[in-house]
Amino acid sequence: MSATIKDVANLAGVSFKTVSRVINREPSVGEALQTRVWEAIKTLDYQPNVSARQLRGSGAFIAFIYDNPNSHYVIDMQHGLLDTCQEEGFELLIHPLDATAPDVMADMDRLVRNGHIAGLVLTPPFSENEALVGKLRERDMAFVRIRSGRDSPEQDHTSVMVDDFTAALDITRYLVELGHQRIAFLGGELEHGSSLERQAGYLAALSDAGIAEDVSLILPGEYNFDSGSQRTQQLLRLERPPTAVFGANDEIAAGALFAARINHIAVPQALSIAGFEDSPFSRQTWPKLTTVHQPNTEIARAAAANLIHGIRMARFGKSNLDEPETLFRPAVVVRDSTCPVMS
Amino acid sequence: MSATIKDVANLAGVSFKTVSRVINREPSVGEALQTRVWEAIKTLDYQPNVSARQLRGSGAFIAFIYDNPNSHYVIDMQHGLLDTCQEEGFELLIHPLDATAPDVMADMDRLVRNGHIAGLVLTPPFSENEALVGKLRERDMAFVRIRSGRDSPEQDHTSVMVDDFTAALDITRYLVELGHQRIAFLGGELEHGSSLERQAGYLAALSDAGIAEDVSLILPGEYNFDSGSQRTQQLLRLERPPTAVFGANDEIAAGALFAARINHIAVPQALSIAGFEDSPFSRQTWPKLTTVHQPNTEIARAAAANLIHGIRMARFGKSNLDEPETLFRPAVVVRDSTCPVMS
DNA sequence: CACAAAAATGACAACGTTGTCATTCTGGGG
DNA sequence: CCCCAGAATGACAACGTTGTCATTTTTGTG
Repeated sequence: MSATIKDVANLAGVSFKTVSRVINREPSVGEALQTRVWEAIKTLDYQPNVSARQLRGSGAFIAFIYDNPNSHYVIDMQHGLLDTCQEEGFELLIHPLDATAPDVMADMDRLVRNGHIAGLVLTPPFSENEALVGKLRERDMAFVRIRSGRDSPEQDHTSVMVDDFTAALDITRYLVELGHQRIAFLGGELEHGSSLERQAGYLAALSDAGIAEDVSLILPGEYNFDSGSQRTQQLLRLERPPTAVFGANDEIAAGALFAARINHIAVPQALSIAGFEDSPFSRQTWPKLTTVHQPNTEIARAAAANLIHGIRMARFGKSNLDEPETLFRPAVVVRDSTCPVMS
Repeated sequence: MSATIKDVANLAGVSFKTVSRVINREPSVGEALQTRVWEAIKTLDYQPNVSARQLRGSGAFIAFIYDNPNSHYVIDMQHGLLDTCQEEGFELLIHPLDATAPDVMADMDRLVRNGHIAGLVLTPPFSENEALVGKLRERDMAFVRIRSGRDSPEQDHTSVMVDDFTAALDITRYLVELGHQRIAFLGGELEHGSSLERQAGYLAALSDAGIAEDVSLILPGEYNFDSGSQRTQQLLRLERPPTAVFGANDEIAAGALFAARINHIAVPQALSIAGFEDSPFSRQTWPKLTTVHQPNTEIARAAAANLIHGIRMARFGKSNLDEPETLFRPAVVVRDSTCPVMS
């Protein structure tokens, strides 16, 4: 069996409470003792029992809350969170939740009350639900939100922002530089901040280039393959169809690719298609998708670091973590689904 | 603060130990009491404290061990496990591990010794690592293996089998029925039992149909897109190329599709392509992939049920779970990437 | 109907840690 | 040299649950 705090205490010749103090870096332990205790800890390869600390103490679990059908997104996030949690001595609990269920709040409440959970990692749409965030604040629950935004409020570690606006601007600008004037935008669900930001970036790039906005080319919809495919078919029936399509995520873009294919439209020669996110499958389509790389694993790592930082600040007034990153800007990745306009 | 087991006991008018028994589905509680207790639990919205259970008990955590780059597979498994764990009152811990690391065993050891873990869910390649399984048996660690196999040893709840052999046989037979005689097989890693089984099924179907095995059409490789693509290019350079390709998973098949495309080979007219697994992206290729549907979420649910069944049998000598399913046979899903041979 | 065996229920300790408070040291001022 | 304040250390309860074993109730048998 694994060594306990008492084994360490015996070996160091002190009371187990003193060991507890050393582990928790409480200020009132003499230096000589500290050294003895750390040595004993090392000798026995002692690791504090998470559950026991949890029980009496204030929590060592972090819950990952999501409602997202995109496996790649979830897995990448999860792996990033797992990385940081493991380094910092927290355990990760996975909590997929139905964002549309009437009792989301109750569900969340139960989570918070129940398990001595130290903090929550919220992804969209939860991270954009202000009512929910308000409730969490009221309950003094630590959390971090991963969401869309252009900059991060100073000293606020409760949000990790992804600059969808600038990324969308960048990729749209890239299409403009290829000579495209009629560029369609296929958005995601309107409730998603990310879709709004991406659309805003798209519009900003057009406006920068002096291209007038054409409402027939801006179609709202859903973040999935079928929605992308249907809307692209609709675009292709237009009197003056677009020469480029920017899908607000890779699935939409893959749908666009599919629609072009069944309509015998050559991609990219007759229609350039760009995506957003750089999912693995953007490299497995034909042609391979030009897209914007969103570093989900790193974003998640940073989110966990921010959360843990916040938890430590609240508990001890200080944190041993460096100020973690809070703003990410996805970068354009050019592949084969885009080319200069031919006309 | 959240209700505790004692609050529930008071409300139901029983000892708190009885409530504990009810929560843990121990077999020896009278029906009347069970009902009373469940009602009280519901009334108070009681949630057991995970840490406390963990501390004293023999573990309420189940660890999901995997090393698999396929997000869809992992997520589907995870959701299935989560379902059953939640129903049965266990928490799921996610443990991606590097199967090729030299210290896998040590890693596993730490998990088992340290964390009061009740059981392990092993997916390939861990589930096929007999040395590891032996070690776990030695340590009396409960586990369930999800793996490839044609039937399940009777009364053994430590394996959930997926009948890759018969599924591969079915889909190969389907290709044969379409008139294909030259059918290539693109396998996965040789260490994976699933690849061997799928190849065996493929060979059995050929043999049933009286088609001679052609070694130039059977190419070992990896379970990924690039490997599928490269091998297909190789096949297309053959003097007598195949009229159909069976990829041992959907990624390989997607790679085959890609290779056909860049070589201007029409799919399915000039080349039929079949996959295996029915990942979401098999519906997002063009043409959509004919494949074999592997019900990963259900398999995972069954695996968790079997594991928990085993844990309860070991703890209490019986289990309230019905004998869970232990054998799954994936079924052919015909889509657009296959058609009768034209020649 | 008596009695044993089995099933159901309960009382209480124990898990490994942190919080609280008590006790023991140390050093400086009188 | 004594006393006291403050720092360092320790003893012990408490957290919410499950394991163990004792006790009560039910069931089955002759």
